[in-house]
Amino acid sequence: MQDASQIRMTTQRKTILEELEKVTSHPTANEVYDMVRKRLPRIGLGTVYRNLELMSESGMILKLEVGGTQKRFDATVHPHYHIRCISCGKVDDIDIPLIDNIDRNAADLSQYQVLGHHIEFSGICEPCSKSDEEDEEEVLIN
Amino acid sequence: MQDASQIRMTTQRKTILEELEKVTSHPTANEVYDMVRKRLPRIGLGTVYRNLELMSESGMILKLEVGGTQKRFDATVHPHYHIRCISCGKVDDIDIPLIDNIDRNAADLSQYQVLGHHIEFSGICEPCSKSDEEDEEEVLIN
DNA sequence: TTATGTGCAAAACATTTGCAGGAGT
DNA sequence: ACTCCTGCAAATGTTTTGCACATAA
Repeated sequence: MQDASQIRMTTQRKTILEELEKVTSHPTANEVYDMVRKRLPRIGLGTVYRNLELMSESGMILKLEVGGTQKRFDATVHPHYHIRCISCGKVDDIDIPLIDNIDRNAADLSQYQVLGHHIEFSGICEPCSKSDEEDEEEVLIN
Repeated sequence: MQDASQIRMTTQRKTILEELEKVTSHPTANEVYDMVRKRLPRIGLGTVYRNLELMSESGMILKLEVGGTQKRFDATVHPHYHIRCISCGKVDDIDIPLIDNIDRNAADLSQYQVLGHHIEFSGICEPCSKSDEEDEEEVLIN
């Protein structure tokens, strides 16, 4: 892991971190880019990617390797689980207690040095389940 | 979900499924392509992608949305958990018992209609932990 | 002052898609 | 026959990278 104390606090990095702390929505790199660009219109997408990567390596933020096509980022660094809507791709926190004995369990059953685990629930979020009902109506109408 | 009985059994699909059943390594689409190409040299990568997608929608195979940049595929369709090597990206099965009460737990704590969950352990596989030691030696030598 | 970081653009990857011809049922 | 499927190639979407210039410490 990167040593956070060696990372220069540039305007770009500070802004990315501040914007990420403002939201609970686990934005993608491109969404972070859009948020940050309102304050720093000349920032490059490459800079956003480089910094999200660097900050996640140093433990300042969390990189979520959830399902879907894009990585997502989270300023909440303490371990917690997530739920993803299979319809719209949105990711929310799920605050159930951590299962703390399971890593040892996995270590006993594998040849791996186990470092941790992540649970991803999948489901349908409320807005999507409503628009699904509308879709069904549309089907009936047509 | 697609109805499996309506899917035509083409040579390409049969071969993809057979090759996937031969291995336990959770190959990526490109790895499946390489495996199948030995038997069907003219198959296209697009066909492999289309069929892996179709077969996972119909429940014939499992699409693993694990960490890393690529999706992985598994002919073992019963629910089970996985462990991924953060060094080489390899994915193995972990045969710990399923946690069957946790979905209700998540449903109570969220606005989602919960459909299921997946646990992904992360760790370092045995071959990688050995080559890491070699790397450390190299650092000392240089 | 100097190692690091940035903006920009191009490259690299992973995946999807349009289309004309081919094959399963 | 009549769909559905395939190979091919081009397009799309995401992430990484090379380089000349800028800037935090």
